[in-house]
Amino acid sequence: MLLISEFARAGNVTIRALRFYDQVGLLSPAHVVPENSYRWYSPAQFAQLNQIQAFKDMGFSLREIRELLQQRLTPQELRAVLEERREVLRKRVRDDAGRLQRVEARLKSISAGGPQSHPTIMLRSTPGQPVVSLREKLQNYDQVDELFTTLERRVDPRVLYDQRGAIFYRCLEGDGEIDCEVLRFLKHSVAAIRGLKVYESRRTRVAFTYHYGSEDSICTTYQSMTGWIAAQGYQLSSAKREIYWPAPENKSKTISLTEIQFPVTRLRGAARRAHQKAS
Amino acid sequence: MLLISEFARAGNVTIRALRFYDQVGLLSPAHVVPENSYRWYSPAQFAQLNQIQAFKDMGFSLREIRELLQQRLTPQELRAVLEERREVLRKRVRDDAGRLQRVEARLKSISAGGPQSHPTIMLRSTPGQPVVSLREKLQNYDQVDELFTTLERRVDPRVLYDQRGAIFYRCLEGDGEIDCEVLRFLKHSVAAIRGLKVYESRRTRVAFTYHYGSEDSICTTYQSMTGWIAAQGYQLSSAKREIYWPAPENKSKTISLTEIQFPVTRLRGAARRAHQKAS
DNA sequence: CTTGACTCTCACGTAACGTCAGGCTTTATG
DNA sequence: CATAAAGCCTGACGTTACGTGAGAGTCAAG
Repeated sequence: MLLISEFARAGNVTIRALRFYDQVGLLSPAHVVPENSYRWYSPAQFAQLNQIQAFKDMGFSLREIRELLQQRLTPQELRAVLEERREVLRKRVRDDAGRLQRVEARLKSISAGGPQSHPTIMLRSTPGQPVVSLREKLQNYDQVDELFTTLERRVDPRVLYDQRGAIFYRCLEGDGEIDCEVLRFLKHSVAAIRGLKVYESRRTRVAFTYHYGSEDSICTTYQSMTGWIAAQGYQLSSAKREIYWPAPENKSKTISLTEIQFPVTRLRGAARRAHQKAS
Repeated sequence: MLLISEFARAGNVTIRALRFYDQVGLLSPAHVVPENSYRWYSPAQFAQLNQIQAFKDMGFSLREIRELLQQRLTPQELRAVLEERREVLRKRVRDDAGRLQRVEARLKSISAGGPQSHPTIMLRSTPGQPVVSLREKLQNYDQVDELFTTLERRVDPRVLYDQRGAIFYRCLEGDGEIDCEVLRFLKHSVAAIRGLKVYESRRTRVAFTYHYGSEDSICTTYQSMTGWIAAQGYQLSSAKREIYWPAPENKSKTISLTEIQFPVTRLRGAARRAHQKAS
């Protein structure tokens, strides 16, 4: 029989860990002296400890290990458990690879970007939510404001959230017209309104960033977004959107915040491989 | 200005997370109503939240993020931080890949092994520790016991741990003799003893397993070990060892526990690549 | 005035131990 | 023989990033 310190040293664990395993019922000493409460371990318990370590090395939690060891499962059951664990680990590796990729992207943008700071671009899913909207073809961007006014005149302002949204199905590129849907987000569903479209917007994966200040420099932000989604292996999947946040009342009205959203999907197949080779 | 629920929904975080960020001083609301303690956020704070999420997506802890944001660091400093983070992530990926490999190895051994259970084989580092030893050439394995007796007659038993160790520089393989060093582990360093070697054993990476019961079936355990280290991409780096644990006194003397250790190193270079291709 | 939706502040739970603090027993030494 | 050192024990708190109530106050609508 071995004292806890001897068992710990020979078993390559700390004394504290052994006490903890005892406490959670994972590995109790072969004998405990009643008066002392000294723990005495038998050499045969190295085998149990070994099992525990093996499962720990495969990333199981102590709770899982305890159940695995208690249940005396058949090779088939064990295989099922291990296959599940394999999937968990593969997912973890994928997730960390993603993080790594984001870090590398940031590093690259520091090296390339020079002095001026690039916007922080990220991915997220927009929630689905009720909206009310109005879509029209416009000749210039000043008309967007008028469109909002038209929309807002027909809706009870109490059911509206503060921010405005716009979807640009077609943007002004020197030549033609703008195809723009302006919308407001609703606190809850409302009945149809004549002349307007009331519907539930869909969950969408978007690359997004914030643009703070005037509209002048928004063009470079658009370019950054376009570059980022290409570099990360995504592609634009539908119309670009903007969310306008009202300026705080105590500040000048010219300083406002715009969130720019580019709906994206992952590049697939051949295009994906070509991209990975390039980067 | 936005209520916490609005800010949370639009920012894609939970209310609880925002309260927590406030609590740890990571992101405090632009305004707090004194009587209410209601938190009000300004749209401009989306940019801060965005930064936080971006760093979180790169695997930084909140504490690190707080310091990163407070310190307003230069691009060079930021790059250093990101490069460090990259190393951390790479290590995590390597560790998880190792776990994955162990799971796969176990799965393979279930598929191949058939009904009888294989021993659990693992890696560890043996600690360096003082030992006293005696090395001789023997004709058969029964003489190992005599060698232990000779050794133990010359040492004060109070400084000895219970388990015995043996290093087999050469094993009996039909033909020749056995080259065997028997040793006992010391509770602390002692002065030299005539006829014996007293030294500090070195830390060594070993593959190890436990063999419980008689010595008869130990041969198959050896074969399992040899197969395992080859399959995992290791190679034997020095003499095999065994550790003998004394049987508990209340049980029959024939049931004892043997730990079998094979010192190993990783295969490198061409051999490594060949192995990876094979598996 | 009630109701429902919203907010607030505690406070506990999570995983796997590390790290004291305080107290008991045994062994070694002056 | 007294004491110091070494081991052992049992709490109890700290760690991360919130989730999940409990209990209480607040706000707008009917």
